[in-house]
Amino acid sequence: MNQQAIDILKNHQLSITASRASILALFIKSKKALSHNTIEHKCSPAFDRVTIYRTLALFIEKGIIHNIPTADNTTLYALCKNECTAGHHHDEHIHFICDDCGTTTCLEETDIPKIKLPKGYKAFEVQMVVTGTCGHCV
Amino acid sequence: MNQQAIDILKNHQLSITASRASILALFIKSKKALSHNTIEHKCSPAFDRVTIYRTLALFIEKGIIHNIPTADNTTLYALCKNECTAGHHHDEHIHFICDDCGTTTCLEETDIPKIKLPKGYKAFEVQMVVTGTCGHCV
DNA sequence: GTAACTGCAAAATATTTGCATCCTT
DNA sequence: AAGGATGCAAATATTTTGCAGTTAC
Repeated sequence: MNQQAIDILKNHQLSITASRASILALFIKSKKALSHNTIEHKCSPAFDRVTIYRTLALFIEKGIIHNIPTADNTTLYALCKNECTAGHHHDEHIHFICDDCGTTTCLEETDIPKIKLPKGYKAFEVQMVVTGTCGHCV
Repeated sequence: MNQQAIDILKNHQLSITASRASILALFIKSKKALSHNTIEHKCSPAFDRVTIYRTLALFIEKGIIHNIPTADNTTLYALCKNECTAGHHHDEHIHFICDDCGTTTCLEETDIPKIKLPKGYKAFEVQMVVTGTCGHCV
């Protein structure tokens, strides 16, 4: 079992099970956003679809992963940075979707610029999704 | 039938049918983003679910509406501004989701600030979704 | 040992496809 | 009249729920 995955589970007071460690290890290893389907196919041994749904929901609740709003409304999940805590996400970074390789990554280093909203509006969370070509596909 | 809706259909060389005009009129009247479900319930007389799916797909293809990536991955649609043409969307504006009233609106006036991406990355389209409270819910 | 986790079955929901009929032009 | 649009039925895909057996601590 991936030690890093186990540590993350421990840090969030979650019991360590094969499915959780395995799914988490997949996120750590792939370094990009994954869909439910991808997870289902890349985990070996495979886990029940329902287990994956429940595991992902748990991880989101605990602030371990977050989901990414994509232009075509498929559901993607990616690891959160450390600042995320249960119930409150701080994913103020840019999500980049590459048209060529289809990969969705979180650009942690790139900050989202401040925006000025119309009078009376108050921002709580800001999501930014950029489509284009990534550094590897030029 | 809503004349504005008819004009939009004509401008895109689409035949004018009850469902198309009615769905389009709903967007014009409500001035906010709508889900498939909302459209299904607010149209009277009601249209078949399948017709709504096909109409929305057609409108997106023709650049009449665009879909909005939401944090909870529900599918929302909103009217495009005039610059959109078939096959190529220019929705470089901010989508605002109000936590209080649940309304999603397009802030057409508010420009998305320029961002600087990592070396090698090229942006083609930029989406921005802001969550918070809107002017009406203060 | 006990509470929590998993897998299976099945329900509920969402989306797509095929086809016959109807409507727009 | 002809081609496209609609509605219905049904296939497919996605997500949720209930429950009994299994596992982590």
